[in-house]
Amino acid sequence: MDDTYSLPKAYDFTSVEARLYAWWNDQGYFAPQPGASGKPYVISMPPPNVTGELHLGHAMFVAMEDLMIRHSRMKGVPTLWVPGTDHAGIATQLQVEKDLLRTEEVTREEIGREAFVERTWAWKRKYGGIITDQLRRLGASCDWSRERFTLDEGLSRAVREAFVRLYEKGLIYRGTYLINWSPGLRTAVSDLEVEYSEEDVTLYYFRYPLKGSDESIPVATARPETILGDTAVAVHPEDERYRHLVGKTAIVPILGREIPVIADSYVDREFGTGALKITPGHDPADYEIGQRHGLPIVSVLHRDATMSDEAGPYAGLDRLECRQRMWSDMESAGLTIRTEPYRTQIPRSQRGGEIIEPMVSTQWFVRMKPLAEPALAAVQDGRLRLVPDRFAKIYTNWLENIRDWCVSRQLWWGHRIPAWHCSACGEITVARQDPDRCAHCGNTAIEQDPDVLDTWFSSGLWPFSTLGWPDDTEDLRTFYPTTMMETGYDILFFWVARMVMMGLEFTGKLPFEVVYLHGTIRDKYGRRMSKTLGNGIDPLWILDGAEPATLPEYARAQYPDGLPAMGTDALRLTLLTGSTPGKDLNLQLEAVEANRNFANKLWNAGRLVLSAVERAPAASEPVEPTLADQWIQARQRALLQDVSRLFAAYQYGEAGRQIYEFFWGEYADWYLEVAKLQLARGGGAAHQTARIMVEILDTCLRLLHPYTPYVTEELWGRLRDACQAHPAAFTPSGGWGPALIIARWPDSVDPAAEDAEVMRRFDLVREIVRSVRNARAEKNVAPKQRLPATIVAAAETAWLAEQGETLASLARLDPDQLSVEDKIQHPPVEAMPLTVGALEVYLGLRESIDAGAESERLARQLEVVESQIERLRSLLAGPFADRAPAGVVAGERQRLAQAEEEAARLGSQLQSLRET
RNA sequence: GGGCGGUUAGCUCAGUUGGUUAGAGCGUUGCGUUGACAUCGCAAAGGUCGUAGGUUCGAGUCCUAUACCGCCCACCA
Repeated sequence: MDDTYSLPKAYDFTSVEARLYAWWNDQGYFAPQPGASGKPYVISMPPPNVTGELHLGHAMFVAMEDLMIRHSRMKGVPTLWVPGTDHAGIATQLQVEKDLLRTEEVTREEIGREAFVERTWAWKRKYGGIITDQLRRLGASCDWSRERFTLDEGLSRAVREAFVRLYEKGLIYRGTYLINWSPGLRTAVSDLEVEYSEEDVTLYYFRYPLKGSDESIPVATARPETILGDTAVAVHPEDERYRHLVGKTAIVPILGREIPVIADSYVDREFGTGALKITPGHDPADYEIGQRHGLPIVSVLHRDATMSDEAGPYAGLDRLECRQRMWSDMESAGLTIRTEPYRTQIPRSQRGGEIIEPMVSTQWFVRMKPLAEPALAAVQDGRLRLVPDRFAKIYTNWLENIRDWCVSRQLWWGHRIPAWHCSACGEITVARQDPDRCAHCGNTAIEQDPDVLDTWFSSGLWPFSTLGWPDDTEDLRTFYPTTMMETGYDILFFWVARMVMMGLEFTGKLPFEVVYLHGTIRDKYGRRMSKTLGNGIDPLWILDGAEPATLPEYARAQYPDGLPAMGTDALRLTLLTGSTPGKDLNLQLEAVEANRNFANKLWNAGRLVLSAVERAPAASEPVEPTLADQWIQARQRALLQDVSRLFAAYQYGEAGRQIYEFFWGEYADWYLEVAKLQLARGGGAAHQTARIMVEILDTCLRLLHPYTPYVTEELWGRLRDACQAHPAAFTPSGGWGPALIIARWPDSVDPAAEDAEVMRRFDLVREIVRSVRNARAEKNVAPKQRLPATIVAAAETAWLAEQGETLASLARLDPDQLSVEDKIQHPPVEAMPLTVGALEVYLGLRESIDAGAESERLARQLEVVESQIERLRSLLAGPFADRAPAGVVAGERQRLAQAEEEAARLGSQLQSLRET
């Protein structure tokens, strides 16, 4: 064996990834395969925003979905993954506005709507491709010929169709209500886009003066500026303190406006002063009370959150400044009581974090209850499955309490609402085609509503709009409904629930069968990755490496010389095997390194197998499979069963970990080591060994392909070529083909009858080897030194005698001084006795044994075994024996027998040691 | 206020239906460079599975309570 290996010693992913991706794509493997038949497997990719920043969340969904897609494709099922991008209204508009301000120092208002939208399209054309290129780098095997963008003509048509249908059904309405207003963005946002953060504020206590009375009502508020918009003071109807005041008139401080004192049982008598000021124009609870009592609404805020004319002397001030001024003016007027620190929930914008102001405004809404009901039923009766299923409860809870969805946004970037206002009759015309006159009065003085739709409105149509809906296209008929919706649990309400509702409404079908929710990727300390924290890890750093300066503090401490490039496979394997469904993942860069090492291990095992194939003799006389051969095949059968079961249960991470362990811990560490010996025998033995090496490696590559597509494809091609070049044309049971990406997925097979016995025997071999290695390490025996040994094997002698060469090689024993006996008269002098289950191994050490130390070691071992015996005896003496299943009891009996035998051997070894 | 998740080795985490001695990666310790791989090999140390009860022949796994951490939902000013 002195010829050289043609492959480099280390796997170099940089020379592989781009080439293979382009090749797969060019070969058309990403599109549904022409030969495939059966029910298609389809995933709609969650469209990333065109804002173009790749983050680990993208890497996560690509890894998960590509795994599912590649697995399905290998199963021979027609498989389609539809990619695309989202226009992401607010996010993109903000980016372009910022860019505009920076480069040309103009605002969007200054350049006007048309120019701004054009500018945003240009921006999208320029940057929209970046994100898809990065998805390609992650190995996403999606069908790019079907790529879509939410503002495409086709999808825009779908949006308009959906809007019109809902409007015609009365499920979309326009109205004036209290909504969440984002003053900085100058747009309404939905309830979901508001996040509440607990903050320290001040609670202000003051007196509400009453008209024609010296009495006043004490009231507490966190927002004194809203006093200006009060239209009532409310008390609890049964509150003795205030009951007599109900029906009286209160005077709004500073403004002197007269408002009623009302009774409403919403008021909590225990809280604050037990009296509540009512500002229907700026507080959701007050709004509802106002509705109940028919109170007028006073809006004291402008759209930019400065005070309106209703604020009288404070008009034009910012609300926070107004708060201060107002309070000090009230102090001067003697109306204040006191202030105290207070902790409460402040509504903030999900995007940007500014304070959201509840305001009354005219907006478009989707009536949700009728849409929610069928979506709710689908999960409750099990037609739609959520993984992990605990999310079903969260989903249900949300849908049961759903409120109408404010879908209009005062933005420019997005789907313009297809509604036209007539200036003649004031009516609204909603139409699929742009109308040229009012549908009600025929007047041509109509103008389109300036608002655009919430980005999530178009996202809700994604699974079918991307396939051609509302047209009855071939794709829609073939690939809809889709199969799997894989996404982060953080957008369960934003996206998943809305797709379910819209899908049922517009297509009458559930848009997918299963929702698989993955977790959030966090830093190694479990913190959310964020720009402000500066703890984010860019996936591209992991793929390509990164200079120390670009890394966050904690990563730089760990990698002072910078992060090494580790490749796509390493990142994907980390994300896939490091996570369980629905759970957040704290990303450790060391884990990525470990997985890069795994790819390298694969590569090198591949090199060994390749060389074995290259050198394998052409077929000769048939040879019996060895114990190791049988063992690795038995183990593989067990693995295939487990993997099959785990995939069926969506336990992709656990499946990956098991394949990893099998490949490294069993195939590479044990089988390949034995295989080297068998290869050295030459002839039929070498031939057969090479064949089995190929068979198992081939299976591993297939199983691993969805996890680490690049290294597996690269190796598999080389393996195939080498095997086909061999005179015997080694062929794995799955057969060869043009590419691993379309090779057959290994099916689960039943274990053979003798598998259990084979595994037991080889496990015993491994135990013997480990014991000897352990003893050698303990005694500091030079690695090269071959030791004599006698194995006393009783019942196991017959088959174990055949393992001499294997044992000798793995445990570095001297094959010429190795014997396997069924019993022994006198233990060899100067031999170290080892007990391996029911076996004894006498290991000949050149140096004489330190009897004292040996006795101690044996005594310690004996102690462990004896305590085990004691435990087992009492267990078997108790009710266990007749209550537990027979098989389990028998197992424990056998264990006890073994332990007793082992104790006996240890005892006699101790005895003889003391005698010498 | 309601709901959910977590608590397992120094760190980050697995552990599928209850059943031998609870696993992995990283880290730690010792040994090792001739043929797959130092991105490696061999060996070792390290765990009362948050706490308290309960069910069971048997509990990391099921039930109840509880502590701490995190998340989601919710109109107490």
